[in-house]
Formats: sequence, C-alpha cells, structure tokens
Amino acid sequence: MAEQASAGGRRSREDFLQAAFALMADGRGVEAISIDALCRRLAVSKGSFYWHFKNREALVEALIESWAGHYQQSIHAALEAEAEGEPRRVLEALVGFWLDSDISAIDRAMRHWAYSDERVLRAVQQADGLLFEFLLPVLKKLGHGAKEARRRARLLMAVGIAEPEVTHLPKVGSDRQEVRWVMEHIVAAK
Amino acid sequence: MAEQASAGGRRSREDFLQAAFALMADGRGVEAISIDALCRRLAVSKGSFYWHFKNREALVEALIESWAGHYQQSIHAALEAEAEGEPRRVLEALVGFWLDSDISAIDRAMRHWAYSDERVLRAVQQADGLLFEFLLPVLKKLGHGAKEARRRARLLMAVGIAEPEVTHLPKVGSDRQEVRWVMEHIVAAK
DNA sequence: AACATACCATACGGTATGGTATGGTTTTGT
DNA sequence: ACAAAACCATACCATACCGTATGGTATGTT
Repeated sequence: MAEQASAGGRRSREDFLQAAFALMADGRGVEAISIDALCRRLAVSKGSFYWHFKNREALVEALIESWAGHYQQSIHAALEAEAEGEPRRVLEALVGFWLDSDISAIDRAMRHWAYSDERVLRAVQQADGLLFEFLLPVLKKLGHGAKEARRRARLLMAVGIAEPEVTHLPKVGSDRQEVRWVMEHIVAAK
Repeated sequence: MAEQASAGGRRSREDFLQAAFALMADGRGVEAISIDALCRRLAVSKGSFYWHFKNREALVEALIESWAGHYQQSIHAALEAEAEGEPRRVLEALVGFWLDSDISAIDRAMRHWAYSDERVLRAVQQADGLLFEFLLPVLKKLGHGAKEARRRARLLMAVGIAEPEVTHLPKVGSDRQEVRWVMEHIVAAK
C-alpha cells in the first residue's frame, strides 16, 4: 500500500481518482470505494479527501467524467491513427485495445456500475456508440452493406464485451488464433 | 410490497431466498440484499430471518446453491426435451431460455457477483460449461467439425451473454429477425 | 514579523447495517 | 389439554460508513 504520489508529499485530486479506479478494478466495483479505504490507500486522512472533494458524490461524478475522457481518448489513440489505412489493421488495433488488462478490468466494473447509476449508463453507452461509429465504416470498407455492417459491428462488440466472461470455456487455439478466426468469420464478407 | 407467502402466515427459508433473488434482480446486485430489506419485503422482523439462517453468509451460500440448481434444471427442461429433434429447434429453445427476462436479470447479477466471490464464479462457470456441452453436439449435427463447433459454441454463448450490454446500439430488425440472423451466421455451416 | 492560503489530522455526530439476547406467540404431537 | 417445538417481535449492541467541525502545519507574500 501507500501509493506513489511522493509518499511524504501531498495528494492531488488526480491521486484520489487513480486510487478510486484501482479500488474499483480489484474490488467489488464501486461499492469498494469508501472514503476511508481511499484515505488508507493514500496514507492520508479524511481531511485531505474533503479538501479535494465536496463529498462522495463529487468524487463519483469526477470518476465518471474521467473515465469517459480516458476511454474516448484511448479509442482515438488506438483507432484514429489507423483509420485511413488497411481495415484489418484498424480491427487489430481495436482488439489490442480491448484486451488491454487494465482497461478491461475497469471497463467491466463500469458496465456493472451502469446498472445502478444512470449517469454511468449514459457514459458507457456513449463510449460504446463511439466505438460503434468507428467500426461501421471499417466494415463497409470490407465490402458489407449498411445493414450487414451494423449487424456485424454489433456482433463484434458483443463478443469483445463478453470475452472475459467465457475465458473458462475450452479454447481451440491461442488468443491470436482465436482473434484471427473471429475476424475472418465475423468481419470478412462471405 | 408484502410478498405473497400467505401474507399473514409464516415465512419459509424458500421465501427468503425468493425475496433475495428479487432484490438482486431489480437492485444493485448482491449488495442490495440486506437483512433489513429482506425483512421489510417479507413484512417480518429480523428474528424471523435469524431463525431460518445462521447469518448473512448462510443466506448467501444458500442463494448460490439454489441458483445453480434452478439454472441447471432450467437448461435441462428447455433443451433436453428437444435434444433429439431438429437442431435448430434446440437452439430456438436456448434463445427463448436466455431471453427470458427473469433469468437474464438474475443471470447478470450473478455474473457480476462472480467477480468478487469465488464460489459464485465456480457456480457460473459450471453452469456455462453445462450449456456449452449441450451446444457442442447440436453444432456438430449441423455439420461442423470439432474445432468449428467449439469455436461457434463459444461465440454463441458470448453473444448471449453480451446481448443485454449492447441493447442501446442500433438494431437492424426486430428481435426475432436478429436472432435468426445470428443463428444463420454463427450456426450455419458455410 | 505578520498574515494568507493550501493542505492535512483528529475527534465527533448521525445513520445503516449485521448480529445477539430474550421473551412472546403460534403450531404440532400426544 | 398440555408440553415441546417452531416461529417471530422487540430491544439492544458493535461496526462501518459519510460527513462536519476544528485545530494544526507548511509555504509562501508583503
């Protein structure tokens, strides 16, 4: 414990956000984020927290905003760079982004949190919509019509989302091989 | 409020389990199951709860066991009856089972709960494994080899699991149409 | 030196929760 | 009818949490 942030020095708003994400990622979701737990993790007292945030709600709102920002930024960074190039490379980038372990842990927590908080739901749906919009033209480039593109984009995202849920089912080949198979099967025009 | 169970009469262990599932289904998952909330819902006091259960942990364990039992039973009821018939009909039955709103709400809650409780994780994985084993022969009947069957069964389950997560993305046709498309696309041999 | 600002510690109040102790009521067996 | 068992209500305690009040320290600024 006793996070970085220059262990003797002071804490910033960002430190609390980072610690909250960390709690969320390896805990029981948003419920794991208690102010006491945060302060323990940062080796600081509640006085500090309430200096940086009005209350727990303010932290929560900041968390949502921060996540949305990072998520969108990640998508842009991973995909926009490739957007003009070979469609398959764009999809590779997407998969790489999605399988990133840090992202996916927080991602799962956010998705569940969305069930109990409308604001989170909106943030997640907006992020999904963004990714979806990226996928559509890529699939069209691969020769699919509008309807087919929508269906396959949807399917692709469903698979991406559910992947962590089916890791226990017997796999046929390596991760790379599986990805390639899904690509060819879902993505390729018949 | 004030559940059935003969509103004046006494409560059984099963009543508490049912109420707990109900709380779980329309709440924030397992955290929504507080003893007070349960007792309020059943119009009874904590004395009753602690008569039927040693403590909250005991309730939780009973919940896991009960869910696993019901889930397996549902799978058998829905699929085994069709197991010898037309493969497509088996899959239709599966989809019908999966889209059942009650099941899927609790299902989602269980899946998330699994992240924070190993016992739940085992129960969910075992249930998934069961369904998976049902799917394999069906897909083989449709003309797929062993590898292809495993891959497609996995994909099919991923789609089923993730479906509730992508409901906000634009759909092309009606539910039935979408299901047919996925069937044809994932299930059918090319 | 005097003050201002930013930051943090400690102690406390209020509430929601899990849990216990104890006794009362209803049902059941004989 | 009567006792035992099953079932439940009430009062109470301990803990964990959010939030506040208040005082303290470090680093400037004038």
